[in-house]
Amino acid sequence: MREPHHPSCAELELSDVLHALSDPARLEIARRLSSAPGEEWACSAFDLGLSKATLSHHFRVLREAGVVKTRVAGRKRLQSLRREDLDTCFPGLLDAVLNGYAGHRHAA
Amino acid sequence: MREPHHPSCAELELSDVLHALSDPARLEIARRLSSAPGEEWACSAFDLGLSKATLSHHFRVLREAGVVKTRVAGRKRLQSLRREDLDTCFPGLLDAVLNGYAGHRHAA
DNA sequence: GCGACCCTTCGATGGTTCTCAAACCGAACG
DNA sequence: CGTTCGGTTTGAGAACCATCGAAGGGTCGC
Repeated sequence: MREPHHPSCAELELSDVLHALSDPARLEIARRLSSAPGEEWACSAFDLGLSKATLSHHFRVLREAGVVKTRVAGRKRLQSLRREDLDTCFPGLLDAVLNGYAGHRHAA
Repeated sequence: MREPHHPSCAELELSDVLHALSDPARLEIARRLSSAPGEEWACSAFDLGLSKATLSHHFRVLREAGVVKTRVAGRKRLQSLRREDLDTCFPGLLDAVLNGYAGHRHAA
């Protein structure tokens, strides 16, 4: 299967990134991806209590916002954080978001 | 008129803050508020090409997310950024968002 | 009081989003 | 080949959101 489209650095929009991360499920995905830098995760590795269709939707939102890179490997899609690109375009944003979340997790 | 409700620091949710800032109009409001720290702006000072009903809606979203404080002064509502609270709860977030925006403004 | 002023709320509308089950599709495995 | 395995796409429903005009509600100036 063809690689899905990824926006270039210059195409990244702050609004899109913020919107992508404003959903709790997607925030959690980003948080997990960031916990193992450089590593790649299959979609099925995320057990968030959502159907695979919904999960696929969230990954698309993250990908189109430029938060996540999807690599096709056999019949799997391997996801990784686009940390360098994000740090370049929006310095400090990712750290602030991931820190804020970890240190500010409510019982919910 | 009664002061509107403002969430306490402990009640701030990262998702809500990100969602509030993910709308271009609200991002612009936050950007303008940050440009004059400590100052207070009347709602009517924001000419974004939106109706006052819409503007009022955006201010409510920002207020309920904890981004903005609304003070009633006579027949005006004076808005200010809750920078200290945000910096305490989500260190670096506001700076990253506002920097990212200023340094990443597309012709649009 | 009366109007002007500033903003909020209401009601409506059109668009977007989240969610799922079902169908689909390419890759791998037998 | 046929099947299974990972994900995507589609179709649909419910919920949410941005937006506006119109109506409402305090407050100030006269």
